[in-house]
Amino acid sequence: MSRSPLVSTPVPEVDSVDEVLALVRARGGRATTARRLLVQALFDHGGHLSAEELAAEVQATSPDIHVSTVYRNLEELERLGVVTHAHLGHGPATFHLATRRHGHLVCEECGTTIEAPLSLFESLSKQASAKLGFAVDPVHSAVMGRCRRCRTR
Amino acid sequence: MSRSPLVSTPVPEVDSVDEVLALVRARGGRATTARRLLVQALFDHGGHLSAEELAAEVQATSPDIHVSTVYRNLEELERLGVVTHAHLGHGPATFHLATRRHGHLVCEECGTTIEAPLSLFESLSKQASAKLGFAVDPVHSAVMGRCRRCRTR
DNA sequence: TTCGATGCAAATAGTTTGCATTCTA
DNA sequence: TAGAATGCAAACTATTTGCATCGAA
Repeated sequence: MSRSPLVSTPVPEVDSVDEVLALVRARGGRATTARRLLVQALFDHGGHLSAEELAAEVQATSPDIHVSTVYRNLEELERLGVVTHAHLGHGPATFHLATRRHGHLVCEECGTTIEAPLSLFESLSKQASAKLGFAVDPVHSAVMGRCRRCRTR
Repeated sequence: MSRSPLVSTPVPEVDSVDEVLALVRARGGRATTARRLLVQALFDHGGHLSAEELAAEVQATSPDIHVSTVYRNLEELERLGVVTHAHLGHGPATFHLATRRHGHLVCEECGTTIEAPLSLFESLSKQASAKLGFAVDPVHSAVMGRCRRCRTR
């Protein structure tokens, strides 16, 4: 039995801000205010926050933390495997904790993002792997379409 | 039997540059040099060309056709249903003729785009529709992952 | 000869980078 | 106090828009 592409990326077990910061320190990094607030924001809001929105969140407490700092920290947290981003069609990338693994369905009409359980991607993953040798990563993906409300409207 | 979301968008039957331009004229539009060259480029290269690349293509013949003109024309052709675009992760959007309907698999590592037959998306479409009321549009979607070469490398 | 289309420049959104300064460990 | 991280400004990429001019019908 081969390893499923659905579980190909091992995600560190982190359930709290402090655990993430411990991970950061273990790598030689430092626990700064910006870092702590960013991680807190990621824990507070489940997902689908853009860098800009996360910056706003963080700035509510610490007004002069810059967006570029948020970007740099998100990059770092992604390297640590704590954070994941997804590109959702037109708009900016969105970020969430890597533990909250799900796919993304994005409505072309109203822009709403729906979290999709990974099970929806199973058949696609199997076929893509078998026929094309391609290992699907549903977490980074955005599947466009039309949401229920916009369909019936 | 309900209408499948996979065939929800009717695509005009256009097999040549002139047919597209006729469509444009029928709508009160004009057959300009820029338009003709752009449509030609779309017919020549199957797909996955960004606006920038299409501009370069067109500029090989007519050097001072501007990118903004290409964007405006792509928008217009999309309104006519002749052209489709897809967002492929990080990079720019890519455009192709709407008759060439396919999904997109994008390698996160090397950036290669693979055309995927719509059949791969059938199970995902059915489940998304049944469970979430969401009509998947595989043509506009990019599914991220890892291609065969990068996996085995 | 009209009005749709173009060229150009400038605006915009999202993201990245260089550099001097600050602050954690 | 060394070096990691930050703030700020500026660069960069992809795309859109305003406006005067041009050209297809």
